[in-house]
Amino acid sequence: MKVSTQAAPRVSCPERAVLEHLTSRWGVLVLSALLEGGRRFGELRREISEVSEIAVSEKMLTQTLRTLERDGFVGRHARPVIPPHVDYDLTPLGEQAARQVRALAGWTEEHVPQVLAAREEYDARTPG
Amino acid sequence: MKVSTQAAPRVSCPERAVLEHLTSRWGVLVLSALLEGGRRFGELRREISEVSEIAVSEKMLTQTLRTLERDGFVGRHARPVIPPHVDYDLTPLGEQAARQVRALAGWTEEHVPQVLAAREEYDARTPG
DNA sequence: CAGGATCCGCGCCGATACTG
DNA sequence: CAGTATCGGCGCGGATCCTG
Repeated sequence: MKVSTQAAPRVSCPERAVLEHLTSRWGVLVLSALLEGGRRFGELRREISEVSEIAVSEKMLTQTLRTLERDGFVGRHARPVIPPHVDYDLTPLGEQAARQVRALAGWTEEHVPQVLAAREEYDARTPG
Repeated sequence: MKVSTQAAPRVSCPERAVLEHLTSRWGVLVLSALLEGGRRFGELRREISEVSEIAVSEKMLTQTLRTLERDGFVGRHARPVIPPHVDYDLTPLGEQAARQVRALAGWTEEHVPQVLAAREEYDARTPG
């Protein structure tokens, strides 16, 4: 049993930790998806796995959502029915954050070709 | 001996890899520093260690700079003198990237207090 | 001064099994 | 359906030593 669930690995300052949560592998995708509206756990999982071409494990999705919820970016709404329904959405703070993240992710996506070209040029020049 | 220097750990798609480079612990600080002008290796090291309150090892700074250089974000200019002088600066592409990263990092920094407050509220409500 | 090489511990994250 | 618990590999990154 661990004392702390998600304490401080190597990230000491809180700013770095928050940035890490926002730009984490699944964090980016979760925020992006939720920017288009609230989603249920399963929907989120399927949608993300579809976009990223790689399946997100339940564990990681849960962990990501918990972290973002704790930071105040994501709201969790469980409805006590059988079977369980849990909806997630962005808080006002989370929506601001998601837009920033989207801006960076969007820019990155657009410029991937340039980066790839730069790498080829670098690799062609460096070993020789 | 490793075959690949910095190949693909778990990041398959290139977009994720680039995002990882840009938002990596030291990547953010390097881009931020270089946004204010070119710097030498040692200056960069001292400046970053000062801002982050945690020293960056030579290894990690080198690795970060190499990765960003290969991606076409950072320019490296070595002058063949004794002792060696190496200047780093942002390429036009890197400057665009750095501004996106700064926007996100700046937003994060400003809202850290709100996040901390959200965490306290979460922690107070969750165990009970 | 700038960095290459190597060792190695710690924590991330995927896989698997189980529950309300 | 939406999680929780546990185990284990492996890669990130810090420490240290060495070089042009």
